[in-house]
Amino acid sequence: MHKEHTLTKNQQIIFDLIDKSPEPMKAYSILFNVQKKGIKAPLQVYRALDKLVEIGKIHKIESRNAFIACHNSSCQVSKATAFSICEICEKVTEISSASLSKYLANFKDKDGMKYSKYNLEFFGLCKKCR
Amino acid sequence: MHKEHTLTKNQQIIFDLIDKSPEPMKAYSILFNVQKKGIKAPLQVYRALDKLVEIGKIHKIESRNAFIACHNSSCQVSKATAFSICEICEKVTEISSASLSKYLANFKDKDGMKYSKYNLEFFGLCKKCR
DNA sequence: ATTTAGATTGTTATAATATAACACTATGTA
DNA sequence: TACATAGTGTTATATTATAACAATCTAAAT
Ligand SMILES: [Zn+2]
Ligand SMILES: [Zn+2]
Ligand SMILES: [Zn+2]
Ligand SMILES: [Zn+2]
Repeated sequence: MHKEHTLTKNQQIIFDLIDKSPEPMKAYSILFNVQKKGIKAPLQVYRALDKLVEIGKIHKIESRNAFIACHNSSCQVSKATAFSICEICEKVTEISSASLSKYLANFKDKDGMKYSKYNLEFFGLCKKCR
Repeated sequence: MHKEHTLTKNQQIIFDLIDKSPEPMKAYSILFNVQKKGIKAPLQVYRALDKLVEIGKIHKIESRNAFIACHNSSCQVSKATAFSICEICEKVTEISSASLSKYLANFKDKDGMKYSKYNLEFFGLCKKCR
Protein backbone atom coordinates (compact mmCIF):
# COMPACT_ATOMS: atom_id res chain seq x y z
CA MET A 1 0.00 0.00 0.00
CA HIS A 2 1.18 3.46 -0.83
CA LYS A 3 0.37 5.09 2.49
CA GLU A 4 2.62 2.96 4.69
CA HIS A 5 5.75 5.03 4.69
CA THR A 6 7.25 5.75 8.06
CA LEU A 7 7.21 9.47 8.48
CA THR A 8 10.05 11.37 10.01
CA LYS A 9 9.46 13.69 12.92
CA ASN A 10 8.92 16.84 10.89
CA GLN A 11 6.82 15.02 8.33
CA GLN A 12 4.64 13.55 11.06
CA ILE A 13 4.13 16.86 12.84
CA ILE A 14 3.14 18.57 9.62
CA PHE A 15 0.98 15.73 8.38
CA ASP A 16 -0.91 15.60 11.69
CA LEU A 17 -1.62 19.31 11.49
CA ILE A 18 -2.92 19.14 7.92
CA ASP A 19 -4.86 15.98 8.63
CA LYS A 20 -6.72 17.61 11.51
CA SER A 21 -7.50 20.76 9.56
CA PRO A 22 -11.01 20.95 8.13
CA GLU A 23 -9.70 23.10 5.30
CA PRO A 24 -6.63 23.27 3.09
CA MET A 25 -3.63 24.79 4.81
CA LYS A 26 -1.09 27.14 3.34
CA ALA A 27 2.61 26.67 3.91
CA TYR A 28 3.20 29.72 6.05
CA SER A 29 0.12 29.02 8.12
CA ILE A 30 1.54 25.56 8.72
CA LEU A 31 4.85 27.11 9.66
CA PHE A 32 3.18 29.41 12.17
CA ASN A 33 1.34 26.47 13.72
CA VAL A 34 4.37 24.23 14.14
CA GLN A 35 6.85 26.75 15.43
CA LYS A 36 6.09 25.73 18.99
CA LYS A 37 7.19 22.23 18.02
CA GLY A 38 10.59 23.42 16.89
CA ILE A 39 10.06 23.80 13.16
CA LYS A 40 11.33 27.28 12.56
CA ALA A 41 12.04 27.81 8.90
CA PRO A 42 9.99 27.73 5.68
CA LEU A 43 12.33 25.18 4.14
CA GLN A 44 11.62 22.68 6.86
CA VAL A 45 7.95 22.99 6.03
CA TYR A 46 8.39 22.85 2.27
CA ARG A 47 10.64 19.82 2.47
CA ALA A 48 8.11 17.92 4.53
CA LEU A 49 5.31 19.02 2.20
CA ASP A 50 7.23 17.88 -0.87
CA LYS A 51 7.76 14.46 0.62
CA LEU A 52 4.18 14.11 1.84
CA VAL A 53 2.91 15.03 -1.61
CA GLU A 54 5.32 12.59 -3.22
CA ILE A 55 4.13 9.67 -1.14
CA GLY A 56 0.49 10.62 -1.53
CA LYS A 57 -0.36 11.49 2.08
CA ILE A 58 -1.36 15.01 1.10
CA HIS A 59 -2.28 16.83 -2.08
CA LYS A 60 -1.57 20.34 -3.24
CA ILE A 61 -4.54 22.39 -4.38
CA GLU A 62 -2.76 24.21 -7.16
CA SER A 63 -5.23 27.03 -7.62
CA ARG A 64 -4.99 27.87 -3.92
CA ASN A 65 -1.38 27.06 -3.06
CA ALA A 66 -2.69 25.00 -0.20
CA PHE A 67 -2.48 21.43 1.05
CA ILE A 68 -5.02 18.88 2.24
CA ALA A 69 -4.66 15.37 3.59
CA CYS A 70 -5.68 12.56 1.28
CA HIS A 71 -8.72 10.68 2.54
CA ASN A 72 -9.15 8.67 -0.57
CA SER A 73 -7.74 5.19 -0.21
CA SER A 74 -8.01 4.49 -3.92
CA CYS A 75 -6.09 7.60 -4.85
CA GLN A 76 -2.91 6.46 -6.48
CA VAL A 77 0.02 8.28 -4.94
CA SER A 78 -1.07 11.71 -6.07
CA LYS A 79 -0.94 10.69 -9.71
CA ALA A 80 -4.64 11.17 -10.30
CA THR A 81 -6.40 13.79 -8.28
CA ALA A 82 -9.71 15.62 -8.50
CA PHE A 83 -11.18 18.21 -6.18
CA SER A 84 -14.26 20.31 -5.80
CA ILE A 85 -13.73 23.83 -4.55
CA CYS A 86 -16.40 26.18 -3.28
CA GLU A 87 -15.72 29.67 -4.58
CA ILE A 88 -17.40 31.29 -1.61
CA CYS A 89 -16.37 29.41 1.53
CA GLU A 90 -13.29 27.82 -0.06
CA LYS A 91 -14.26 24.37 1.17
CA VAL A 92 -12.33 21.73 -0.73
CA THR A 93 -13.34 18.10 -1.12
CA GLU A 94 -11.41 15.35 -2.79
CA ILE A 95 -13.56 13.71 -5.41
CA SER A 96 -13.55 9.96 -5.49
CA SER A 97 -15.46 8.79 -8.53
CA ALA A 98 -14.58 5.53 -10.19
CA SER A 99 -16.12 6.58 -13.48
CA LEU A 100 -14.31 9.90 -13.50
CA SER A 101 -10.94 8.41 -12.71
CA LYS A 102 -11.46 5.67 -15.25
CA TYR A 103 -12.43 8.18 -17.90
CA LEU A 104 -9.42 10.39 -17.24
CA ALA A 105 -6.92 7.58 -16.83
CA ASN A 106 -7.86 6.36 -20.28
CA PHE A 107 -8.05 9.74 -21.93
CA LYS A 108 -5.82 10.13 -24.95
CA ASP A 109 -5.41 13.33 -26.87
CA LYS A 110 -5.33 13.67 -30.65
CA ASP A 111 -1.67 12.67 -30.85
CA GLY A 112 -2.39 9.53 -28.90
CA MET A 113 -0.38 10.98 -26.07
CA LYS A 114 -1.07 9.13 -22.86
CA TYR A 115 -0.63 10.78 -19.55
CA SER A 116 1.03 9.55 -16.41
CA LYS A 117 -0.68 12.00 -14.11
CA TYR A 118 -3.47 14.52 -13.91
CA ASN A 119 -5.00 17.07 -11.59
CA LEU A 120 -8.55 18.31 -11.93
CA GLU A 121 -10.12 21.15 -9.99
CA PHE A 122 -13.84 21.85 -10.19
CA PHE A 123 -15.23 25.17 -8.99
CA GLY A 124 -18.74 25.95 -7.90
CA LEU A 125 -20.85 26.51 -4.84
CA CYS A 126 -21.11 23.97 -2.08
CA LYS A 127 -24.42 22.95 -0.49
CA LYS A 128 -24.20 25.52 2.27
CA CYS A 129 -23.32 28.41 0.00
CA ARG A 130 -25.96 27.81 -2.63
CA MET B 1 -18.59 36.15 -29.08
CA HIS B 2 -16.42 36.11 -26.06
CA LYS B 3 -13.16 37.15 -27.65
CA GLU B 4 -14.30 40.45 -29.10
CA HIS B 5 -13.41 42.75 -26.26
CA THR B 6 -11.47 45.84 -27.16
CA LEU B 7 -8.22 45.59 -25.30
CA THR B 8 -6.60 48.55 -23.65
CA LYS B 9 -3.05 49.50 -24.47
CA ASN B 10 -1.43 47.50 -21.67
CA GLN B 11 -3.71 44.54 -22.22
CA GLN B 12 -2.90 44.52 -25.94
CA ILE B 13 0.85 44.76 -25.41
CA ILE B 14 0.81 41.90 -22.95
CA PHE B 15 -1.58 39.75 -24.94
CA ASP B 16 0.53 40.16 -28.08
CA LEU B 17 3.61 39.05 -26.20
CA ILE B 18 1.95 35.96 -24.75
CA ASP B 19 0.26 35.16 -28.04
CA LYS B 20 3.58 35.14 -29.89
CA SER B 21 5.30 33.02 -27.28
CA PRO B 22 5.61 29.33 -28.11
CA GLU B 23 5.53 28.51 -24.44
CA PRO B 24 3.72 29.69 -21.32
CA MET B 25 5.08 32.94 -19.95
CA LYS B 26 5.56 33.88 -16.33
CA ALA B 27 4.52 37.24 -14.98
CA TYR B 28 7.98 38.60 -14.28
CA SER B 29 9.28 37.39 -17.60
CA ILE B 30 6.42 39.27 -19.21
CA LEU B 31 7.33 42.33 -17.16
CA PHE B 32 10.92 42.15 -18.31
CA ASN B 33 9.82 41.91 -21.93
CA VAL B 34 7.45 44.86 -21.88
CA GLN B 35 9.53 47.31 -19.93
CA LYS B 36 10.76 48.88 -23.14
CA LYS B 37 7.13 49.61 -23.96
CA GLY B 38 6.61 51.55 -20.77
CA ILE B 39 5.12 48.94 -18.49
CA LYS B 40 7.29 49.22 -15.45
CA ALA B 41 5.61 47.61 -12.46
CA PRO B 42 4.41 44.11 -11.59
CA LEU B 43 0.96 45.41 -10.83
CA GLN B 44 0.49 46.69 -14.34
CA VAL B 45 1.25 43.21 -15.61
CA TYR B 46 -0.93 41.41 -13.10
CA ARG B 47 -3.88 43.70 -13.80
CA ALA B 48 -3.69 43.05 -17.50
CA LEU B 49 -3.27 39.32 -16.89
CA ASP B 50 -6.32 39.24 -14.60
CA LYS B 51 -8.46 40.91 -17.22
CA LEU B 52 -7.17 38.76 -20.07
CA VAL B 53 -7.90 35.63 -18.07
CA GLU B 54 -11.36 36.92 -17.18
CA ILE B 55 -12.33 37.51 -20.80
CA GLY B 56 -10.81 34.24 -21.93
CA LYS B 57 -7.99 35.53 -24.13
CA ILE B 58 -5.39 33.76 -22.03
CA HIS B 59 -5.34 30.96 -19.48
CA LYS B 60 -3.29 30.47 -16.38
CA ILE B 61 -1.45 27.16 -16.05
CA GLU B 62 -1.89 26.79 -12.31
CA SER B 63 0.78 24.19 -11.72
CA ARG B 64 3.34 26.43 -13.43
CA ASN B 65 2.21 29.94 -12.51
CA ALA B 66 2.38 30.77 -16.18
CA PHE B 67 0.09 32.07 -18.89
CA ILE B 68 -0.69 31.00 -22.45
CA ALA B 69 -2.93 32.48 -25.12
CA CYS B 70 -6.14 30.65 -25.85
CA HIS B 71 -6.22 29.13 -29.31
CA ASN B 72 -9.38 27.24 -28.77
CA SER B 73 -12.36 28.99 -30.23
CA SER B 74 -14.82 26.71 -28.46
CA CYS B 75 -13.30 27.37 -25.08
CA GLN B 76 -15.90 29.16 -23.05
CA VAL B 77 -14.36 32.20 -21.40
CA SER B 78 -11.90 30.23 -19.30
CA LYS B 79 -14.67 28.34 -17.55
CA ALA B 80 -13.64 24.97 -18.84
CA THR B 81 -9.98 24.39 -19.53
CA ALA B 82 -7.77 21.38 -20.09
CA PHE B 83 -4.07 21.23 -20.82
CA SER B 84 -1.36 18.71 -21.49
CA ILE B 85 2.00 19.46 -19.95
CA CYS B 86 5.27 17.75 -20.81
CA GLU B 87 7.23 17.16 -17.65
CA ILE B 88 10.55 17.31 -19.45
CA CYS B 89 10.40 20.19 -21.94
CA GLU B 90 7.48 21.94 -20.24
CA LYS B 91 5.60 22.27 -23.51
CA VAL B 92 1.95 23.04 -22.82
CA THR B 93 -0.94 22.42 -25.19
CA GLU B 94 -4.56 23.34 -24.69
CA ILE B 95 -6.70 20.27 -25.15
CA SER B 96 -9.79 20.66 -27.24
CA SER B 97 -11.80 17.50 -27.02
CA ALA B 98 -15.56 17.61 -27.41
CA SER B 99 -16.03 14.36 -25.55
CA LEU B 100 -13.83 15.43 -22.66
CA SER B 101 -15.50 18.79 -22.25
CA LYS B 102 -18.91 17.22 -22.51
CA TYR B 103 -18.02 14.62 -19.92
CA LEU B 104 -16.66 17.18 -17.48
CA ALA B 105 -19.38 19.76 -18.04
CA ASN B 106 -21.94 17.15 -17.08
CA PHE B 107 -20.02 15.67 -14.20
CA LYS B 108 -21.88 15.69 -10.93
CA ASP B 109 -20.42 14.53 -7.67
CA LYS B 110 -22.15 12.38 -5.08
CA ASP B 111 -24.01 15.33 -3.59
CA GLY B 112 -25.35 16.24 -6.99
CA MET B 113 -23.19 19.31 -6.89
CA LYS B 114 -22.82 20.81 -10.32
CA TYR B 115 -19.86 22.92 -11.20
CA SER B 116 -19.63 26.22 -13.01
CA LYS B 117 -16.00 25.88 -13.92
CA TYR B 118 -13.12 23.44 -14.05
CA ASN B 119 -9.45 23.25 -14.83
CA LEU B 120 -7.69 20.03 -15.79
CA GLU B 121 -3.97 19.55 -16.19
CA PHE B 122 -2.54 16.35 -17.63
CA PHE B 123 1.13 15.54 -17.20
CA GLY B 124 3.26 13.23 -19.28
CA LEU B 125 5.86 13.22 -22.00
CA CYS B 126 5.34 14.91 -25.34
CA LYS B 127 6.20 13.26 -28.65
CA LYS B 128 9.68 14.74 -28.78
CA CYS B 129 10.58 13.81 -25.24
CA ARG B 130 9.42 10.22 -25.33
C1' DA C 1 30.38 -3.22 15.33
C1' DT C 2 32.02 -0.33 11.35
C1' DT C 3 31.44 1.63 7.11
C1' DT C 4 29.05 3.87 3.80
C1' DA C 5 25.32 5.89 0.93
C1' DG C 6 21.22 8.28 1.06
C1' DA C 7 17.84 10.91 3.18
C1' DT C 8 16.76 14.36 6.45
C1' DT C 9 17.70 18.34 9.23
C1' DG C 10 18.95 23.16 10.73
C1' DT C 11 20.21 27.55 9.23
C1' DT C 12 20.80 31.92 6.73
C1' DA C 13 19.89 34.27 2.85
C1' DT C 14 17.41 35.24 -1.23
C1' DA C 15 14.37 34.50 -5.28
C1' DA C 16 9.90 34.44 -7.32
C1' DT C 17 5.05 35.36 -7.23
C1' DA C 18 1.33 38.45 -6.03
C1' DT C 19 -1.41 42.24 -3.74
C1' DA C 20 -2.57 46.79 -0.88
C1' DA C 21 -3.31 51.52 -1.07
C1' DC C 22 -3.83 55.85 -3.18
C1' DA C 23 -3.97 59.50 -6.48
C1' DC C 24 -4.87 60.23 -11.09
C1' DT C 25 -6.76 59.61 -16.06
C1' DA C 26 -9.50 57.93 -19.76
C1' DT C 27 -14.01 56.47 -21.60
C1' DG C 28 -18.63 55.92 -22.24
C1' DT C 29 -23.22 57.42 -21.43
C1' DA C 30 -27.23 59.92 -19.31
C1' DT D 1 -22.00 68.56 -18.47
C1' DA D 2 -21.63 65.29 -14.85
C1' DC D 3 -21.50 60.94 -13.38
C1' DA D 4 -20.03 56.06 -13.11
C1' DT D 5 -16.84 52.62 -14.36
C1' DA D 6 -12.61 50.92 -15.74
C1' DG D 7 -7.87 51.51 -16.35
C1' DT D 8 -3.27 53.64 -15.10
C1' DG D 9 1.12 54.81 -12.59
C1' DT D 10 3.54 54.45 -8.48
C1' DT D 11 5.55 52.97 -4.07
C1' DA D 12 5.56 49.75 -0.76
C1' DT D 13 4.74 45.30 1.01
C1' DA D 14 2.88 40.57 1.45
C1' DT D 15 3.07 35.81 0.15
C1' DT D 16 5.04 31.72 -1.75
C1' DA D 17 9.16 29.11 -2.65
C1' DT D 18 14.15 27.78 -3.36
C1' DA D 19 19.63 27.98 -3.11
C1' DA D 20 23.54 26.63 -0.66
C1' DC D 21 26.05 24.31 2.83
C1' DA D 22 27.26 21.92 6.95
C1' DA D 23 25.63 18.66 10.27
C1' DT D 24 23.02 14.54 11.64
C1' DC D 25 20.31 10.53 11.32
C1' DT D 26 19.08 5.82 9.28
C1' DA D 27 19.35 1.57 7.06
C1' DA D 28 21.79 -1.83 5.04
C1' DA D 29 26.26 -4.12 3.74
C1' DT D 30 30.46 -5.64 5.04
ZN1 LIG E 1 -6.06 11.52 -2.51
ZN1 LIG F 1 -19.24 27.00 0.30
ZN1 LIG G 1 -8.92 28.27 -24.26
ZN1 LIG H 1 8.53 17.42 -24.08
